[in-house]
Amino acid sequence: MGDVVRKLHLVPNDGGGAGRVRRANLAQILKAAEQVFAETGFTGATMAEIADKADLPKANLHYYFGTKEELYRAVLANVLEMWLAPISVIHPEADPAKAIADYVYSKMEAARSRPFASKVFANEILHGGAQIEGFLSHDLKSLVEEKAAVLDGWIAEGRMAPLDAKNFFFMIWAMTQHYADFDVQIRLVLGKRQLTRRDFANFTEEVTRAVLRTAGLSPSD
Amino acid sequence: MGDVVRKLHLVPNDGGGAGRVRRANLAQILKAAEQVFAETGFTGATMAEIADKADLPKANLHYYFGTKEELYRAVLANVLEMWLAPISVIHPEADPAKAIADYVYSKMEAARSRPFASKVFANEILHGGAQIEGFLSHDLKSLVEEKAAVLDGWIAEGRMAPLDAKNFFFMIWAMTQHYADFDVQIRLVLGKRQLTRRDFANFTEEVTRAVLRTAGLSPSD
DNA sequence: GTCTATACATAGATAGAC
DNA sequence: GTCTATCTATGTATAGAC
Repeated sequence: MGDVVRKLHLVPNDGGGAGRVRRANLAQILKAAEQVFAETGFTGATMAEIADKADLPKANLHYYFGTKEELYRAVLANVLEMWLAPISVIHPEADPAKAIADYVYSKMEAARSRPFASKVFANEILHGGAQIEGFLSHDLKSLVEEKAAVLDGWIAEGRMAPLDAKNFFFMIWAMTQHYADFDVQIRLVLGKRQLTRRDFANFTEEVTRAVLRTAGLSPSD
Repeated sequence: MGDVVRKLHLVPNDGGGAGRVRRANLAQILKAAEQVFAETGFTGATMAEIADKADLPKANLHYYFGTKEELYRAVLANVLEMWLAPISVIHPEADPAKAIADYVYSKMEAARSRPFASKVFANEILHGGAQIEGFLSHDLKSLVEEKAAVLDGWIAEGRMAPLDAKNFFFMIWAMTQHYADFDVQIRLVLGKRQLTRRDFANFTEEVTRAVLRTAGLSPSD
C-alpha cells in the first residue's frame, strides 16, 4: 500500500503529519468526494456539494487540495489501492480453483462494500482514463503480465483448461465490477429497492461457478 | 423499432417530415452528440463541442432540440433501440447453444461497431439512470422476465445446466459491454494502440466459450 | 430556417478578515 | 487554520438581424 499513490504523485501536501484535525478533515473530504464523483462524474461534481457532504465550508477544500482536479486525483489514488490489492492471491504455489475463487470473492466483496470507489474507477476509464494512463499502461500492465504468466503455468501443467489468460482477467473484472457499476439496472430489472448481502452472496456464487467452469475447474471445498 | 422511442416521449419535434435538410442535420447532430456524450458524460459535454463536431452553429442545436437535456434524451432513445434488438434470438423454439452464441456475437458486434452508444448507456446507468428509469423498470424488466422464462424452460427440459437465468443475462451484458466501455483499460494493459476486428474476434470466441461452458453447453457448429 | 451577439446562471477559485 | 464575500470563467439559452 502507498506505492501506487507515491508513483502517481497523487499525495496531497501532508504538511509533515502534524495535526489530528488535518487527518480527520482530509478523510472526511475524501470520503464525501468519492461519493459525489461516483454519482455525478468529474465535471458533474461540484466543490459545493462535496463541501456540504463533508460538512465543511467550500474554501476549506481548496485549502487542503488546491484544485478540484487535485482532489479528484487523491480520490483516484485511494481507489486504485483497493482495486489492485485482491490480485495477490494469484501466485504460482496456490491451488488454482481456490485462488481464483478467492479472487472472485474479494472483487465481489469490494463491489459490495465500496460501490462508490468502483464507480469512480469505471467513470474515469469510460471517459478515457487520462488521469490514470500511467497506472494502466505500466503498473497494471506489468501486474497482469505477471499474473497471466501464473495462469499460463497452471495451464501448461494441465491444472486448468487452456484459455487466454489476460482475457480471463478482463472477464472476471467485467462481471465483478458490473454489480457495483450497474447496480441501478440490476435493481430495477429485479424490481428490488436495494441489493442486499444475500443478493451479493447469490451473485458471487453464480459468478464463481461461471468463472471456474470457464477454467475447467470444480470448487475446491 | 420506434417503440421505445415513442414510449419514452423522446422524439424531437419532427415538424411533419417535410425537409431533407432537416433530416440530414438531425442525423449529424445526433451522431456528434452520441460521441461527445460518450466521451465526457452529460455534464461534461458542451453544446459548443457538439456543434463543432456536427459542423453547425451552436444556436442550431437549440433550434432542433430546445435544450441540452432534450438532445441527450434523443441520443439515449437511439441507444436503447440498439441495446434491445439482439435479444430476440432467445426464443423457445431455438437451439439453446446456437441462440446463446448468436446473442453473444450480436452484443460483441454492437460493442465493436458502436462503442459510443454503449458508453452513453453505461454512463447513464453509472450515474443513476434518472432518464431511463421507466425503460429499465418496465420495458427491460418485462423483457428479461420473458427471456429468463425461456431459459428456465430449457433448464427444466434438461437442455442446459441449471443456473439463475436473470443473473446469466447480467453476466453476459457485463462481459460483452466491457470491451466497449473499458476499451482504454484493455488497450493499455495489452499495449495496443487500437483494438482491431481480429482482437474482437478473439474476445468473442473467449466470451462465447465462457458463456456456453457456464450453461453446460458445447458449441453447436 | 440560419446565425451572431449577448444575457443569465453556475461553479471554480481566491482575497482578506477573523 | 477557518470562513465570508467576491472575482472570473464557462456554458446554456435566447433575442433579433438576415
